[in-house]
Amino acid sequence: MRSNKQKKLEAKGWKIGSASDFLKLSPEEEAYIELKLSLCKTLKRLRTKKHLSQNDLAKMIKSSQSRVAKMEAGDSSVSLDLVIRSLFSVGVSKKDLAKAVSSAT
Amino acid sequence: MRSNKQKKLEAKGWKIGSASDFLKLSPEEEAYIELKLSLCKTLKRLRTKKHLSQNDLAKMIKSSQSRVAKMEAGDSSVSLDLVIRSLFSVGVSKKDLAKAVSSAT
DNA sequence: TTGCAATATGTCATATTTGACATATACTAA
DNA sequence: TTAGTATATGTCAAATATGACATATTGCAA
Repeated sequence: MRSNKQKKLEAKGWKIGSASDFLKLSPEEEAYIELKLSLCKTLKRLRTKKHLSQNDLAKMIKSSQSRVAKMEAGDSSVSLDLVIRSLFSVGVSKKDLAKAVSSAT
Repeated sequence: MRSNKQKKLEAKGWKIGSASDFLKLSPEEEAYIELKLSLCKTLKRLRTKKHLSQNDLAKMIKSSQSRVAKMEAGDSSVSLDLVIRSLFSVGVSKKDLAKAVSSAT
């Protein structure tokens, strides 16, 4: 079972290459990353639930498939803004949003 | 009493200068702006509650007073990323966050 | 297998967001 | 009034996020 810390490491591009595996995140950074990953997961869940391909979603938000893939992977190059805009585009409910926020570990 | 539409207009820099006062926002854009404004309001509320000046908060997040002011004003030049990072820095609770999300009109 | 659609990954020029700064305005207290 | 502190607003070069693209990989049906 992967630890939460490793999960955060896997947010591609974050602190990778730092000398230590025990990357020190401030509580704020940690909360931010957890929230982001939670929302990315929600996005993927809602997209597949709606039977949309990454390409479909990309067109809806006037972006590209590769960016959608990066979003869903929690890539550090993607902003929360884009993730949240995308969530609204797939019709996320306030309830689902709030749940994703609350459940961010 | 200001209308919701006006409130959104006041999100400085958004669509101002367009020919019409009746700016057409897609439901997604609308939801995004409402969420942002809701979080900006929450930030200001929590900051003042903690008796922090904008300068204090700016130092905490390694930014500047002017950017904090813009954040709290809901300026369109400020990203949700920064607002949310700031919220975490002032110690927002998951509950407060979820509430701000849910209550976004 | 082969073929095709979906997804992942890397790069890059352009667009947006950034902190910093100057300066204006608002609000108290002396 | 004056002085001091807080907040607002405008600008800009530097930093970061962006869509687009090429290409790799996966998964699944024929």
